[in-house]
Amino acid sequence: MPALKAPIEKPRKQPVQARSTATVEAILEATLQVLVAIGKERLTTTRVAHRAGVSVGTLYQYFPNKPSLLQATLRRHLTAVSDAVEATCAAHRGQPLCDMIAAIADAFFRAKMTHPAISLALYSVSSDVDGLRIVEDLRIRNTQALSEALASSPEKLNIPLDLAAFMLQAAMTGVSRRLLEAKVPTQDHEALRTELITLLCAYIQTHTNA
Amino acid sequence: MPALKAPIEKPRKQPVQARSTATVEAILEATLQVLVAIGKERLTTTRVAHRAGVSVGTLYQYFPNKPSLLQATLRRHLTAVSDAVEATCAAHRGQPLCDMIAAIADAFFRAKMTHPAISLALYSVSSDVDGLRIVEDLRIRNTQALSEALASSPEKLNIPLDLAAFMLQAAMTGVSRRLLEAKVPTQDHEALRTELITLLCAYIQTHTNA
DNA sequence: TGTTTAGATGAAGGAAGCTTCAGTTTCGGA
DNA sequence: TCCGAAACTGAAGCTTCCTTCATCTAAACA
Repeated sequence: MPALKAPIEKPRKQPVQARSTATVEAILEATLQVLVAIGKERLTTTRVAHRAGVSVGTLYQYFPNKPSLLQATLRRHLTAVSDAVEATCAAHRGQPLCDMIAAIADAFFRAKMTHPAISLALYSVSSDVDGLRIVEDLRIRNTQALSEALASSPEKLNIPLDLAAFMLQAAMTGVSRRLLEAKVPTQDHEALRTELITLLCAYIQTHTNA
Repeated sequence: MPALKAPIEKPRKQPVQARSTATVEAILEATLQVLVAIGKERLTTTRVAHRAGVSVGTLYQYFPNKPSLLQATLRRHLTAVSDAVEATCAAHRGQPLCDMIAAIADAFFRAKMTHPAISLALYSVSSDVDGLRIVEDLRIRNTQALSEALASSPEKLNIPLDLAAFMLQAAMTGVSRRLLEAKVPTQDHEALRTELITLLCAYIQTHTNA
């Protein structure tokens, strides 16, 4: 990985025709595949292009450099996770806290665990200085949505909502990440998902005024 | 970062004289400093050597390649954190669960948060394929110690101890990592540390047979 | 059908930085 | 004091791979 002084996302050609839209899509998909297959360290732009069935030159028409390619791939994946969580937050407004949290944790867990290898491979990308920015942006939006969901519940919390949201999200990501990094077999995921919900609900209930 | 096919830790010269022991120490320290200052992407072996006040050649007498250097640095730091946690586990055997957990969380938190920049910088190293091995090794040992501590308490849990230990550790690392990555100001750490303990105790108490 | 624009190609330039090794200096013991 | 071993040096070789650009092909449109 080269260093990055200049802004990462220099403007490049935007896909106009259907053909090029498909190309961009193929490149992003190929990036993910190569990442999962051989890891960030051995991922080269040539390899990605080859896998996508295009030439390197084509790749560089849509992505100004290698980091921007990885960034875009990361953003695409995280946005999907984020959207799933936000949708669930919106769908469960006004419900009892525990039900709401269970649903949200469930959505998050599902989004992360459906393709463990992908989530795992992307961790190495998100640790980059530039990757962190994306991660943080989305997490902030997510915490926000979670906060609002908590506010909509009839039960009231005796701590700031954003603090509660922060803790809940930190716990969720902590558990899922540990699960992935420890390569816990899929059959055990269900038990851990349940435990996660227990954990979150236990926490939130200690902050509920009876 | 170059790819790594061969085993990472090829044997190299072991320090014999006091002089070289100091050199190795200086190199590891320099690695950490460079890492914090400019990040993994821009860290070069030459730069590290220069910062350590030695030549590159010297560096390569003790570390077979760049990844092994980063690995050693990571291991050194994580071992310290791990040791702190294990010592606390041992010191609080037989105590009530909540006291024990509070002490452990405290030790972990303190170890991680004393030098936020260092912990943060090392995350990028630990995401490497080879870094993950170290992280996992230590976490397993840690979970083990935590498990045993839980077992020593007079209060009994109604779930497997290793499951509880897994969850506790996942939550701890999740919260502290989020704290660091979100660059939460130091003055807010205390409040979050308290919340973390609340979270952990709430969880463990739902699994305590009254 | 001819022209213009979008899209694609891939060999080659070039920069970066890891690693080596032949030579030099320092240390410790006899 | 002297010698062998340990430690240190740093210029340069070498590899890897990112990125460009001159050129070619396909599509849209009049």
